[in-house]
Amino acid sequence: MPAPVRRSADWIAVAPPPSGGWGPWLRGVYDRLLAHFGYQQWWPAETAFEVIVGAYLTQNIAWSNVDRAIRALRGAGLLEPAALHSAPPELVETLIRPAGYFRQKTRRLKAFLDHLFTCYGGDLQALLRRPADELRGELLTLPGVGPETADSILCYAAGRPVMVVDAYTRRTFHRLGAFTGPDTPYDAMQAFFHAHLPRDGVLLGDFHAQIVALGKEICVSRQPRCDACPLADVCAYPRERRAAAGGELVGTADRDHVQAR
DNA sequence: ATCCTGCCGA
DNA sequence: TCGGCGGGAT
Repeated sequence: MPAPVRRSADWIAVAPPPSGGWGPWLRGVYDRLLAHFGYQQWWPAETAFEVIVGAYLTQNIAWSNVDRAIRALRGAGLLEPAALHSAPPELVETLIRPAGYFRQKTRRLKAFLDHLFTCYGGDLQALLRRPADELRGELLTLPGVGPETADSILCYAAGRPVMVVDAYTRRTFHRLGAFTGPDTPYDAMQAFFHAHLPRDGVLLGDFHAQIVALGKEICVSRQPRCDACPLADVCAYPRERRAAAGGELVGTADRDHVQAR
């Protein structure tokens, strides 16, 4: 078995490819997910601004809670840049309270709107039209926007062909055997998908959604339901568990005991 | 008690 | 690297 490819600076935390390469393998993974879960209406939003607000609010929060906050903002007529920009912070805090971290998130939304009105006169489309790499860098300078939030905005608000990766992606693809470690950095994971999939925004956006569906229902952190998993035939994890348990699918494999990052 | 479509500051 | 942010669902 060849040694995993790891280089110091921009190390590629990717295992040796299966026969046929990662591209066809990844397509196979997506096709299985799509057949199992169906196309995901992943980001229920009517406007780009609504996507952006949701991207801030959903950080570390179940979407059901975000949905309450979004509906409250809509009911107050604040789901629009100028209105939210001029709304008193105390009101915003009250409305988004169900989404948790409501003081932090109010400050961060205000910071985004300050930037939007200072640099773009409040013209959201002008911001979203910028070249993808420049837009990403600009978003990352804003407080409360890390790589996942920035890429969610790029993909689901700006419609760019960008793969959003997250904790689900890290867990599942480490179990599948694609990443050599559970600590694979965000940018390395994203580069893996970008390198081996077509730059198609609909495909990448739905792939992320499929991964989340799998991570919530089947590839959960403890006691994953490998018996019901549509990826079991291309996954290293059930084989490892079976080997570790001497034939039975019980307990957990070594993969689970390393801290993710 | 734990988890949830993270990020930041110390 | 770790704790804080914080409410709602299970």
